[in-house]
Amino acid sequence: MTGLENTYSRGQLAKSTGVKGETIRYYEKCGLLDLPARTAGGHRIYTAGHVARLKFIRRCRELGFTISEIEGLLGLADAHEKTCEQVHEATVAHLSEVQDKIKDLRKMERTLKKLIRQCEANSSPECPIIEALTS
Amino acid sequence: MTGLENTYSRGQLAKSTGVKGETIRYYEKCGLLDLPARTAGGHRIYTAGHVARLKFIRRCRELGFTISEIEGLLGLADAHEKTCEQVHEATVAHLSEVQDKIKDLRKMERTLKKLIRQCEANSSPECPIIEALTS
DNA sequence: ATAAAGCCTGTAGCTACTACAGAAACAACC
DNA sequence: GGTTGTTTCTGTAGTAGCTACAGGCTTTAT
Repeated sequence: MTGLENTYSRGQLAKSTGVKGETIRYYEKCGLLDLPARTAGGHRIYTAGHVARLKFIRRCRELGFTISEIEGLLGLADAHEKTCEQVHEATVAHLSEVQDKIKDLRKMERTLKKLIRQCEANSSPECPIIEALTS
Repeated sequence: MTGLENTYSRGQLAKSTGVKGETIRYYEKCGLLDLPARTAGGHRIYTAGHVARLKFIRRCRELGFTISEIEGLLGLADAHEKTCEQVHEATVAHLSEVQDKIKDLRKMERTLKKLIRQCEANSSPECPIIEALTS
């Protein structure tokens, strides 16, 4: 198989999407990726459609969507009904989750910086970080 | 047992630290929390020392330290040697991880906002979010 | 004394992968 | 046609940090 016929082995699919082979199998098990055809010997045969879907999945994961959120988005994309509005909603909801996480992390950041400053200003043998966390 | 003797059942420890009972057992299994004494019937008996340590663990978790990072911090706190410097180092390292995560999330945030703006500016039947993620 | 509450153990579930082991299939070359 | 060597196949188990049971005991309060 040279790949000219627009079919792909698992390794080739992995290469063209940047998703690891084992992860591809995992997505199939989750139902995110359609079951591919098989060779006589049982090896999976992927198509250009699989490439596109897998790239979509990867982009969504990079944006922090969970597997089940992606499932929802894919369902909407496949349904082609009220799609835009619902996708918009899901994206807005996801954005606000991301923003919440950022808020939490910034709070952590401020506290850690404060601890570090205390430590640098200190010359006693006791560690002010440990003390601050213990009290 | 009334709690006046400064000993605690698991539930009492949970209440005074804000850590759930099952989680306490988990920390014990991880080795973060010293094995407590037991009643004749096998129930755990915690002391004020457990309360302090558990509060420390909880604070660290709130700051995003992992279990094994906390193990390290506790080791340093117990050792009382070169403590401050090493704790400082660990905290700085952790801060930079937190900052990396913030960076990633902000990138996500920007992209999500862009997608949402595209969607709001759009009046075609096709969903620009799906399209942007598919291409 | 008895009922209700709490606690005991061990195990399985969650997310999103990742990493094997052991076997079979495929591709390439001579 | 044989022989490598790479790839893929399956199923299972591991990762982090809990959480949630089941089924049975202990403790506490009335």
